[in-house]
Amino acid sequence: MKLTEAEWQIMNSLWEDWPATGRQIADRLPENVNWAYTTIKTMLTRLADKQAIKETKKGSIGIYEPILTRQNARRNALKSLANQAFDGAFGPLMHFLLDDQKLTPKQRQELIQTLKEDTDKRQGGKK
Amino acid sequence: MKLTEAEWQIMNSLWEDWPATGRQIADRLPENVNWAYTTIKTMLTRLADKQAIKETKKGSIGIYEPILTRQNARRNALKSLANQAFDGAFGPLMHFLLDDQKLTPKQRQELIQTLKEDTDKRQGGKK
DNA sequence: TGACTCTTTCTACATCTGTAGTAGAATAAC
DNA sequence: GTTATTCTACTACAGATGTAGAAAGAGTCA
Repeated sequence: MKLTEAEWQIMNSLWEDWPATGRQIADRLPENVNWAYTTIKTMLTRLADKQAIKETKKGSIGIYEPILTRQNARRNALKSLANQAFDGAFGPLMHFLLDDQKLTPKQRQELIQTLKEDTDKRQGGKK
Repeated sequence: MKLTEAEWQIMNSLWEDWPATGRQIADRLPENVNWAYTTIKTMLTRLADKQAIKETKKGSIGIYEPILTRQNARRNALKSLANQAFDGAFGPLMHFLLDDQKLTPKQRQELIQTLKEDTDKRQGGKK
């Protein structure tokens, strides 16, 4: 399951809180996204077609909820990226993230912090 | 500069060794990619149009070389992914990579190894 | 100098994506 | 009830993408 850029916007909005109506989804989109309401409905229909979300009706109003989880979507996206740009391996991807000179010191610091925590947590107990 | 999936294939092949002719690029594509030679040429033309590569002529034969570096392409791709799927931050992305239960223990081990090395290297000297 | 074999350049075309308008049905507001 | 507002279902359409064929030029081997 592969999402397009526009679809990510919709899904991000839906994941934030659901079930939700088209209107609610629309209202939660970032301000810089100025889509006509019908555009959003089109996206919702397409997402339902590809089984990323489910639509049910309350009266004549559509209520949406995700089928594809955020976690799975993220996993898929990372997998695609790894395949396409990093020979399919996560290691090099990670390596790249860390090595990339264009990260600000702050970002770098943040990352290192995160991974230390994670590493500790995983090896936790072993102290 | 955003590459499509097909364009990544071509670029990956070109980055492997360049300058290269269309034929050489074609020969280096993975076996599972069975494109007609003209398809590859079309991609090359489009990549040249968007300034990802440069074409020069040796006689009537086109010789290609990358303008967009692999590093930059990777950086752009990661940035897009972070924006679209991780609220624009690398930290959560990294976090996700580490936490994701679907990684095999081997992959996880590999990552942790990489991280440790990187962290050590960066904080190196400081012992 | 043909007969082949590549290559290049153009053109084509189905799908997918982004984006939205229209018209009619449903709801809400007087 | 009549009007204004909101939704839904359908249709549309341009540009991006994947994929390649046809025709004509160039190289090459007998």
